[in-house]
Amino acid sequence: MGKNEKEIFRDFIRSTGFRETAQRNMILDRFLKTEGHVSVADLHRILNRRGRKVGYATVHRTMKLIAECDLAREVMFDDGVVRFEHVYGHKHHHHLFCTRCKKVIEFSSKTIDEGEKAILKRYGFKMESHRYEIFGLCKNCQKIMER
Amino acid sequence: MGKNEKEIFRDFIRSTGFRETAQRNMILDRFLKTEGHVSVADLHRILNRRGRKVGYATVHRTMKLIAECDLAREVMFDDGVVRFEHVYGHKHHHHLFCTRCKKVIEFSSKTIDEGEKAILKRYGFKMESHRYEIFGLCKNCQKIMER
DNA sequence: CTAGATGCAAAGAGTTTGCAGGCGC
DNA sequence: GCGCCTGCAAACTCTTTGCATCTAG
Repeated sequence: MGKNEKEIFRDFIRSTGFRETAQRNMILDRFLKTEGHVSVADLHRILNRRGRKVGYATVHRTMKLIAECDLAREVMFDDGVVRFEHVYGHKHHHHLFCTRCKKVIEFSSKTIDEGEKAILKRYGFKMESHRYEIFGLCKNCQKIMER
Repeated sequence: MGKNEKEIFRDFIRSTGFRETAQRNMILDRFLKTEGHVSVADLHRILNRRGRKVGYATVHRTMKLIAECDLAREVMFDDGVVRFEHVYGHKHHHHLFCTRCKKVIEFSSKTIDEGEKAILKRYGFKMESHRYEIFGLCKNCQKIMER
């Protein structure tokens, strides 16, 4: 599984005349090992904490490449920070975002997809991408707040 | 209609011990006259173009106040710029965002609302707010791209 | 060898804040 | 007159770029 994603990246790199480097591999490796949504700063911190010396700019540029070959997607929540989420092997989904514990729950819904299709038709709109984010309290945090 | 919003703002200002000033009134006035989604920079530009000399910081701080008394809501699209949209007297809605001409179309859908309700129930999630944004090409821009 | 990659530092772009001088109340 | 408000400029935060140096191929 992890192997496939690395192959995709390697093929992408080669096909475009770019080069395979230790940094790029390290960054991809680490991204693949993360869960959820990471920012450039997150990844940069994680890598350097582990003794991998990689520049912030390199992480930034590499994540752009990883997004370009569809292994990651850029998402932006309300804080204005770009984060990357996994795409490969992940069904398309939307997000429930707990405002208290910051947990992100992914969801998808057939009903919503149908409603979306109807909207696109109504406005003659051609979708390129979309995002649906629900902010609020997760089950656990509701309990905590009730106390 | 416009009068009510001004009253709400005035009451809010007074109730908090803040002060009513020419700038604050000008900024609220202009915001109420705009359509769609405006950033602080937009409003600042519009006001100064009309000979109203208001500082950027004042626009910023006043819009925060206007949002605080629920006359506006902050929204952030993928470009990372905070924009304010009208809340008062507006039905809740979501957005179609044309990536070419930057037009924003508001929509709402009963089907989507139902799907959402089901999701909230499934995860036991208590919603505080939500946003649904679809990015792509509007009808008009599709035609232009086809040429 | 040589074009592309890296890492630093600096530039951008937007948002937010500190503070001296102004002004509601 | 007191204390909040304003406007400027500067500080911040995060993203993006220029460039000298390094390196994969």
